[in-house]
Amino acid sequence: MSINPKQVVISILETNSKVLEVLGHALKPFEISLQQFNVLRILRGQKGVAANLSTVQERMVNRMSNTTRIIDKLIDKEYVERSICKNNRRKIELFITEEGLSLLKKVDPIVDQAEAEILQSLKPIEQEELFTLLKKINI
Amino acid sequence: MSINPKQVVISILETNSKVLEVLGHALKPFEISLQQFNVLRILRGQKGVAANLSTVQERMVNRMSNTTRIIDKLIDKEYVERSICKNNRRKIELFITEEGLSLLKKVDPIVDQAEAEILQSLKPIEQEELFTLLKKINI
DNA sequence: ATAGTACATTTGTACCAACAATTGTTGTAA
DNA sequence: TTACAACAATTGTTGGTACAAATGTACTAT
Repeated sequence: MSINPKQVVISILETNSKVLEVLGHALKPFEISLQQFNVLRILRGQKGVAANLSTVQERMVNRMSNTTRIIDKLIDKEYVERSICKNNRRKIELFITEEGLSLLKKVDPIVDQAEAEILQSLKPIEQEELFTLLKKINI
Repeated sequence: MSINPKQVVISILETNSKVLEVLGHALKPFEISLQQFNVLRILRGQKGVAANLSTVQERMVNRMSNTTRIIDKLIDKEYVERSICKNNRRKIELFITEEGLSLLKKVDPIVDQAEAEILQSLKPIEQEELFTLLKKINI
């Protein structure tokens, strides 16, 4: 019997649900959300170069309008520092702190393991196939 | 070059993002959220039989604790009716109204089209492959 | 220099998600 | 009968998502 688009779309939503659940569970002990974790990783990727809000937003999986508030949370926790750009006062400069880096060092292997766990039922070749198919959807 | 789990997981999140965007956009003109739409479809699936909260929750893609509040919204819009079960006063009985049914009749084809649009870059055989792979992840 | 426009971020509002605590109901056991 | 556990739904709280409006800054043309 053939598959209709509705079933495929629902299975995408279900898979996403599972991903969020497993990753959320992995991050829970560190009291950090997936979005906050992603922002931290983006800032680490800057390797010391300041990032501004737009840069961070562009690289986030989910574009959103309130990256400001996520970063507020990270600043509260002292994982991120924010200052105003000297050359262009409209921009802000974001840096990950030492605390932020050391948090990531602890979290990374746990997240890696969670990601592997999510895909455990797929052979490497199947993971590649899945990746290829999803890329086509995302253009 | 080989794919690592992280890339696959990110592509799942991206795909989900796209699905939510396209479906949300399709539902926008009807001023109804995807979750509200799903609850309506579940109630229609009951074919007149009363549903209680737990039944609805079980069938939702995302389990959650505030189905109550989503249903509140649907009741405000007069798409759903709620009453207390006579046999067991702890339970509530949920029904979709005529307005709810006629809304679904309008929305269904638009959502079908949106779902087809999401998968347009995949051939039918690829859609089946994707479905099979995702099912393995969801066990 | 000034007005107008575009840019970068922040804030306001409304809704959804997750978790815990609470309320009210039913059934059961002392 | 009363106390207690289990159940079903609701409410409170915190955090994330999406959209629109507002704020402050920089640039451009006149």
